[in-house]
Amino acid sequence: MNTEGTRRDEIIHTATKLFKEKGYSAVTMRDLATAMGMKAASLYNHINSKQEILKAIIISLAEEFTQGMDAIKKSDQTAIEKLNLIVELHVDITTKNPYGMASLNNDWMHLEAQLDYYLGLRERYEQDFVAIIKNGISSNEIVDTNPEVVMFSILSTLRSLYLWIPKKEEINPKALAQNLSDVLIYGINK
Amino acid sequence: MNTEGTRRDEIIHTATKLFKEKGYSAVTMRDLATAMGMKAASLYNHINSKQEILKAIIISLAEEFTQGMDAIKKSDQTAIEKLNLIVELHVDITTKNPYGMASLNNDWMHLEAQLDYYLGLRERYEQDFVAIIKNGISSNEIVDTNPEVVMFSILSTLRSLYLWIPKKEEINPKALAQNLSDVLIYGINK
DNA sequence: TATTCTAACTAACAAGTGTTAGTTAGCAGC
DNA sequence: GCTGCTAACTAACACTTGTTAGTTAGAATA
Repeated sequence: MNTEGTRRDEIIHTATKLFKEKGYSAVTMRDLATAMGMKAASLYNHINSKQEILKAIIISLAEEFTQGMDAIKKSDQTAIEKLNLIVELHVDITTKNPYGMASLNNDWMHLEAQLDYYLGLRERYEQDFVAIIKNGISSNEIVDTNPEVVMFSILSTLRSLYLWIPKKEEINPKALAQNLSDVLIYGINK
Repeated sequence: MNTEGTRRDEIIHTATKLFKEKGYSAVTMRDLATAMGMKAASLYNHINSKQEILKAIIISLAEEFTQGMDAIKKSDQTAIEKLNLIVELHVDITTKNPYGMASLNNDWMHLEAQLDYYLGLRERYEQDFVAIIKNGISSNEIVDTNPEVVMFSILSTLRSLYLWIPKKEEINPKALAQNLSDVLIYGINK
């Protein structure tokens, strides 16, 4: 009964790559079928709709971020250390699935039934993030600037990692996360 | 002889907003016509194709960045000061046309005839950027880390500004640029 | 051997796509 | 009052879209 679900997974995997290159709307079921070496109609033996593929890509990633943030939030760490963990979380997830991150970033607006759910997760994530920064300012760990500018600046970099990680396979995730944390937290001024 | 070109400009302006919300591929000429209060066929009295609209949005912005970078490159400033000017360049252009920046970031792959030209401009921009960072490392102004990580981290933030600026109309461009420069260059550690 | 499951196929549909052709109403300049 | 321009219109085109229905060949199960 499709317990390993290989064929469906292959389709989603192939779709993820195509969506990254052209975006969800520009990829047709015939494009996807050709990339899979089959006819468009045959895809429907494995998936129910194009929408469902997008949902499978985006929602699982969004939930992974939510779980990661929950763990970091609860952990007994300094604010700076929590920021380090957030950087690691993004590097880890993006390294495992860089193409999927493209859809998460650029195609979320084409979620239909799951759009509100996704937006809720995203808002919660950002609220948790900014709360960590505010705590760091209160505890004198972080410089007293606009906390949203700080979050925006860090999160923009982390959200763009998917564009960059595939080009840099020689760098290992731990080293990249450390390098990024240093730049983001301590700046680049000597 | 259409010297002010108002109608065409209005169409491009409206298209820019729609492209930002749904992406180029998901916006139909009928969507655009409805937003303009006319029928799809009527658009063609003013523009030649959907492609042409995308080109008008993206290429002019890309050229503005190129010109800005050329001026900064030639200027007689320290590396850190040049980075400040780059931040200002992005904040200025994005403040003037935040919606267009969405297309520049997300829809450039749907340029057809102009794709190579665009990619050339982008590559040149990034080369100039990384050269400034390398000079700053050589001159001992900038900490000796991977220059591409530094560029990537700054550029990601600047490229994402379009998502953020429209929500923050109370902040003036100069102040935002200063705030961003501080965070990006000096970090957030106290 | 007979049956069911898997995963592909062909053929087709209704709706939507960008775009063209030809028309029309209003207005400016001669 | 005629001419030509602007900017809209209706109608239609050829093609593409996601998706469904029904079929088939081969492998696994009974």
